[in-house]
Amino acid sequence: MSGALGPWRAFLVSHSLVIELLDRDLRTELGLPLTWYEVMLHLEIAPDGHRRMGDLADRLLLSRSGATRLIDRMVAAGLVGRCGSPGDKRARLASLTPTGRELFRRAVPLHLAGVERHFLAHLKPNERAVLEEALGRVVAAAAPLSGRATLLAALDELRGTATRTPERQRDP
Amino acid sequence: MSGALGPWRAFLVSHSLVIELLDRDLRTELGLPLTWYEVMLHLEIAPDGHRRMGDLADRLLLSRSGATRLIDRMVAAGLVGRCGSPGDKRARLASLTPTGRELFRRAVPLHLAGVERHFLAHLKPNERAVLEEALGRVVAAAAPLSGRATLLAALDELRGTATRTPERQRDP
DNA sequence: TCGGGATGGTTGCGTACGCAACTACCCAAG
DNA sequence: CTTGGGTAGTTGCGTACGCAACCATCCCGA
Repeated sequence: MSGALGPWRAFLVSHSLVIELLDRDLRTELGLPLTWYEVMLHLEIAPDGHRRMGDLADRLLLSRSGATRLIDRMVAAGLVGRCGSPGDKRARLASLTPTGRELFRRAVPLHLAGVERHFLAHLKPNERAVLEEALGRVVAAAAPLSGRATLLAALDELRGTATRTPERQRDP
Repeated sequence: MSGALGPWRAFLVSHSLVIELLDRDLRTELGLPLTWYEVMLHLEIAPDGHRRMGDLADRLLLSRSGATRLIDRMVAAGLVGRCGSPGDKRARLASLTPTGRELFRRAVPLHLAGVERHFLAHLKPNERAVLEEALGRVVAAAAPLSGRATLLAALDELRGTATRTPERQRDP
């Protein structure tokens, strides 16, 4: 029972504050909730531009019902389309509409600037490395307990991606 | 536009996972949501055992209305009492009931063990220091933009506290 | 002492999420 | 086949939160 909760409290509070700021920025500039940005990111970096609902839920750290209704809203807003999967008739594939892709294209630089300004700018290079590695271990330990199958693989896919809008699309 | 989002993604995912685990532990053991634990913590470490609603909202990183209704639920559960402030008739003071204090006393070791197991255990000593300092800078930069007056002071109060249940109460 | 702006808190309303139950579908064993 | 257990997704229901409007109180300046 070591008593040094300092790192933990800093972790808690910084997360809450930064998320709040990023969401506010994206909303006021583009009317876009941070959650929606995350969805678009995971759809955009998908090899074929679409993902199954459960896959999305895992990557977004959401329940399946949560993912369903989140996508519902984005479909209603015209940003996402949803169609059945050819192979598995149970699965449904979500993908960005042209409108959604265009909005995402505009959102990326804004969001990256926000992450830079509100988070990364305050970390020295070696601190960034420490955070990535140490928190990576935390994730590796927690992920199995969380029953999310594809989570660790999903993180790897995000390693170098999302730093610029990928124009290239794997030939479909 | 530096492109290294690795630390940021690790930060996001680790937070979500660890919070989920801590909440699950506390719920299954004591039927206690993590949010309620946070409330009790901030009430317990208050100099006179009570806090004004707005003060609580700032410390919990909640909106005023959110704090009001959170306390509503805890009052209904018999864990918190709420009474008017002698000095300022607008203010209301929330404080733990004996039941609440007893439940908190049982929750503390559980929660601390959880933080240790799911978070701190994966950080080397020097990494803990880096996290606390670097994320502390993030908080210091974000707090003013967030319109929460007493936040930074509140964090300082938590620096060494909460490592054990404080039996001692400042003479009231 | 008497406005009038600021502050503290609660309430109406809308949004967002999780759990459990349900339907539809897949697949393997017999 | 066909039958049964497992999987993918959605829906009903309850919970939790933020914003804006609101009332009560405080406090400062004329």
